[in-house]
Amino acid sequence: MATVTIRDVAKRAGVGIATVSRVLNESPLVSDETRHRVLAAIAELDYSPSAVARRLSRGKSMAVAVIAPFFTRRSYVERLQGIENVLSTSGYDLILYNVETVARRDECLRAVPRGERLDGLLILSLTPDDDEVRQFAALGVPAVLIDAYHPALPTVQIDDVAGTRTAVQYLIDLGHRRIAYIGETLDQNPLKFQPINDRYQGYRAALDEAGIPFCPEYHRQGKYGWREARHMTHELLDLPEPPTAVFAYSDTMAFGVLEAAQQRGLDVPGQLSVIGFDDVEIAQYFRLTTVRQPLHESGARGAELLLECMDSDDGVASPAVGPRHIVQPTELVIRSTTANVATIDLNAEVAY
Amino acid sequence: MATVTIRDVAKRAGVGIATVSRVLNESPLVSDETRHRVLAAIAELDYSPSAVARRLSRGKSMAVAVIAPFFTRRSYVERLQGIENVLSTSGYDLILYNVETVARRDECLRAVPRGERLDGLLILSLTPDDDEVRQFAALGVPAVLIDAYHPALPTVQIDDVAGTRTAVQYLIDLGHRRIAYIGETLDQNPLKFQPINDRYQGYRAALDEAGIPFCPEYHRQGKYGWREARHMTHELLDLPEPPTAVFAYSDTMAFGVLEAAQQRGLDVPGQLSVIGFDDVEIAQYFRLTTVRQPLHESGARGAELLLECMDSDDGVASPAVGPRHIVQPTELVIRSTTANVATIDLNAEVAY
DNA sequence: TGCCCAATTGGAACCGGTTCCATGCTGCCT
DNA sequence: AGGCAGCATGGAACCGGTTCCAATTGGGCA
Repeated sequence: MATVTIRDVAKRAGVGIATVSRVLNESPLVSDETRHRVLAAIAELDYSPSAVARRLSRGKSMAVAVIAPFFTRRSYVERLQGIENVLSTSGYDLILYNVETVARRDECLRAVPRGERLDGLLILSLTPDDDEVRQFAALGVPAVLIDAYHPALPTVQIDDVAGTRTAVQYLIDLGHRRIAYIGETLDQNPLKFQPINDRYQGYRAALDEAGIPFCPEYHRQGKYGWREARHMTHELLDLPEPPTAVFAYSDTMAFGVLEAAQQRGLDVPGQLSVIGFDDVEIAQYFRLTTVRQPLHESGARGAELLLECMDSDDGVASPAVGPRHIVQPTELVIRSTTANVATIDLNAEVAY
Repeated sequence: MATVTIRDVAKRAGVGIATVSRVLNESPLVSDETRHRVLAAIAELDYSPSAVARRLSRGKSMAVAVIAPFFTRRSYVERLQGIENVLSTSGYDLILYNVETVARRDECLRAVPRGERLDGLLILSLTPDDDEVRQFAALGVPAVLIDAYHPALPTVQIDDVAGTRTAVQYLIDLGHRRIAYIGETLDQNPLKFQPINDRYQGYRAALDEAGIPFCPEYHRQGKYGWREARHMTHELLDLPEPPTAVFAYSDTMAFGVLEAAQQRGLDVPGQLSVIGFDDVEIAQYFRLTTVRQPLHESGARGAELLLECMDSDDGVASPAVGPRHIVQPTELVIRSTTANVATIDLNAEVAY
């Protein structure tokens, strides 16, 4: 119970505290004989050094904070896994901060890096403003952004515009002209997720390039979640001229689209094509055509980048080259929820 | 950049460091006038106290470690969310340790509580042995178990045996006699998850009670995951006398059962009844009949219990009453994957 | 044999807070 | 007017490590 300290060990081994410290830190400046005596004393006393004290005197805390919005969403869980995998082999602890509101976002971005309790910051999908970035620098805390961008910070991203454009382009190539977009609310995007804008832009761009006029009715936005997506899909299908294809902002929302189609006895992909985004693990189950982004790897790369920054003590990786901006590739994974537009799609026989 | 310390603030405000500390800790022993001067100095210098130093001198680290196996599985994510919700309002940091191997399990359970970097331990699904529990006590680190049991520690659990028995009982009541069990491997259960044994026992118990002989062929075990479950289901359906109902160890595995059925054009629940376990969020999507356990709440309750333990400085909640063992209720949620056993089930027409 | 250098080692300062204890001061009571 | 209580405050020790620096010792070389 009474905590045994380095001084107890020193006394027991009949050496000075500095020597014990050397043994603990595997300094070569200790004779074998002394080392063994110290190790014996450590074993006998069942001593383990206080990480806190070590942190204070070393000025390093051996911990990394991960700030993630809605970490329960599948895409974040997979990224988190990538981060954890890298961190767990590096000796750094992973401190998790979940963000679901703007207030909490501000609190995390401002308060968390203070107090020198962490050596690095990994931020998912949230974009710090210039003030906050300045503060990171002032505090000497290296930060890496995943799925977000800031010119002064290393980032790991994908090209959401291009990924979406490719997907919608594919639908167009299949002959679709009435293509809907179901996404998270664009207008009120309190946490300012960049993909919300970018994917919508990619959709518009693909339409433009093909000379297909944008139809506001086909653009639906609502809360994240399959239930909401299902609801929006029903609205879409109630239109006098319903779409023949739907691009969904995320796989999760695509599942809602699939369910709505099923509820109406619409054949997918015969009567409705559906594309998602992310390629989360269960997308394969649904045979969902989707835009794959390397979720797990984005987390891993981000964590690696951060480790680099923390090693180079200037706090910025790749000296004098400025922060690295990594753009990972996306890939259209074609499964079974997309097909050529039906030539005759009016005699939709209701199965149930 | 140069870190500003409490001494800088003291100098700036023209007071002693003790006074600054008092202001920081909202001690009433400071005059209003002095307090304001100090606060002004803090603001001017943009000072923020070092959490590490505070931890060292106070002996509290304001952090809780959460040790979770396979934290990416949906059931753990939901529990984690419950934990996070409670912890984030309490001022404690959440340090996440993911466990996927026995080696890592041992490392986490032994090394993590050392080093006084945390005030409490929340362990999911892993059962520490007596030595480890003794060490927690010796180190003065309160620990709470979620989805696991140890007599000396507070625990939050469900009754897996009863939950499963109720589910299988329900299948029996529907007239099923050929009831299969698809689960995680019983024999090699390296992390010793208790539900793996308990749910199987519940299955056997329900069979016994109804006087239905256990058929080893109907008991399939394999790795966790819907792909593996799908495979096992196909084996089951290839039997000369295939089961008419399947109890799956988890919802995720139940999804694999559903897929196998779909691949064969078997109508669920017309020709095959399926029950899962957990009631993860997406189970509703599949209209899966399942045994609901309060995942989110189990995390929240566990975290609350831990906070109680940490407050009462003897490290054990509810003084002199011994550790609390909370058993949360399970509930059979009947949706659309279960039905009366088909009276004629041989002319299964293959749809595709 | 004497000297210098390298290898070991111990002491003490330091990291940045908290807190015990002593001190100065004011004000009230007798 | 003297004394004491009590508030407000500053100094210094302390938490448990790391690390600089000085000291001791032994061996090699001139």
